[in-house]
Amino acid sequence: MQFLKREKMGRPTRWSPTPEQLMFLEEMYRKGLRNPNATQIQSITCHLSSFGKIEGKNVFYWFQNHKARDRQKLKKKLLAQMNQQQILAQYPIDAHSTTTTTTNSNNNTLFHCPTTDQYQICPLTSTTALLQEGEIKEASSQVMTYLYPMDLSKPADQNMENCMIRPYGKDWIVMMNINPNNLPYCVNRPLKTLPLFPITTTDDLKDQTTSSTSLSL
Amino acid sequence: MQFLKREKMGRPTRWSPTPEQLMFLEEMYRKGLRNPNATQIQSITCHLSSFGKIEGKNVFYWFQNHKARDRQKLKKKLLAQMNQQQILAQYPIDAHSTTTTTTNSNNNTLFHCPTTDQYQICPLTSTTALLQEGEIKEASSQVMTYLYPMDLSKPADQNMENCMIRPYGKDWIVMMNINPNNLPYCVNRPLKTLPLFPITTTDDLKDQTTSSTSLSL
DNA sequence: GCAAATTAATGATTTATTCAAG
DNA sequence: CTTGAATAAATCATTAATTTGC
Repeated sequence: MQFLKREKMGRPTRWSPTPEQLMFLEEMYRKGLRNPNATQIQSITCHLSSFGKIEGKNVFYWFQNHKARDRQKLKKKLLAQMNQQQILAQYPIDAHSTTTTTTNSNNNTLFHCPTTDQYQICPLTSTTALLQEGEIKEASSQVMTYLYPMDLSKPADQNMENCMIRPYGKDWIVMMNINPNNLPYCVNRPLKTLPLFPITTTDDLKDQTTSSTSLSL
Repeated sequence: MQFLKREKMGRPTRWSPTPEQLMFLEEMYRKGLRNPNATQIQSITCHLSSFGKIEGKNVFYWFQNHKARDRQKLKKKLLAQMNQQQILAQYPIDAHSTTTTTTNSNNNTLFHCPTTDQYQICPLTSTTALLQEGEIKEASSQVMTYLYPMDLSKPADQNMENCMIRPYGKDWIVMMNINPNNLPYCVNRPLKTLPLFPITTTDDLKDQTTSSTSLSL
């Protein structure tokens, strides 16, 4: 009954994550997941389907969008800092993989490394410089903490032992819906893929939460 | 045996279209297909699988890339023309959907309309002007012919009558490969989806071929 | 309070850019 | 050098927040 309201006469509506789904996705993201492969998407989808209707593409899009908007928010913030006052950073630049740079009036440049997906604030001319003390340093280091969430770099196979489906690179096949109204609800039963992503939070992770939270003030 | 050479010890190699596959894809493209939906991709994939290994994503990527590179080739050519001599065009501009413009030293501007995916050469200041005679006009009209291939706007359902799978908007589900080595060969049998895209060429279409061919010289 | 009207978030597509196989 | 593959950026479109006038 309540579903009918949402669907509005059979027309497809866009997916809207339930609080549980959102919480789980954000947990995955916070742990460092950025570009989930097909297997991971499938597992996540199956898991989250027990909380409500969801498709693989929803998970896929969620990570795409979340990463992109996280990044643009962060970049905006860093640029604002740079424009507010002079920051001298000490982070070396990976010349090979750096592509996008933005320079402000103080000759500070915001580098973006696409391979590691990290930002680096650097003065334009010198490659090494002193790091300024005080508030800016704190904020800056917080940012850096946030920018290196890492982990999850372990091959997906490690976590997928008890999954029926063997991971195989990033191979996808694109399929259409067979059953329009009742999508990949994943049989609506508790799945054995459920424990693949333990949500146990370590102290280390808690710290990251704190920094990222204080950053977003 | 010959497959083993291609696969090089089980490692996946990238898809390479067979001449038949390529011909068919180009035919579809020439007829105006640009963003095939899931159903269309599936049909095309099934059809082409009788000529060799192919996946839905291959078809998907092929159209993405072909459109993009076709466009950039065309744009490059048009810009070169504009820079070579002055062109006065008479095509009105859709102010709402126009986004990208490129202007040369002669104050001619190349507009790109993303919704209709068309290019328009226009002088910067005046909205209407005389169309110059001669070679440029010919080339220009050829381009325009090429840019309005149209058709295919009929709803996909029309062509999908005898297809087992009902089209449903643009809904996708993203699946992973279960069987890495033997992908969606689509059962390797002649399929009834085969006649969905008749390759019968009308005189009208032949004309388009001529213009686009002469354009790409 | 409450619903119409705006605005902000964010899900979904498309396009551009980049990487790398052949 | 061409082009298949993958990712990132830009854009479109719908939903949720919120503002506003009554």
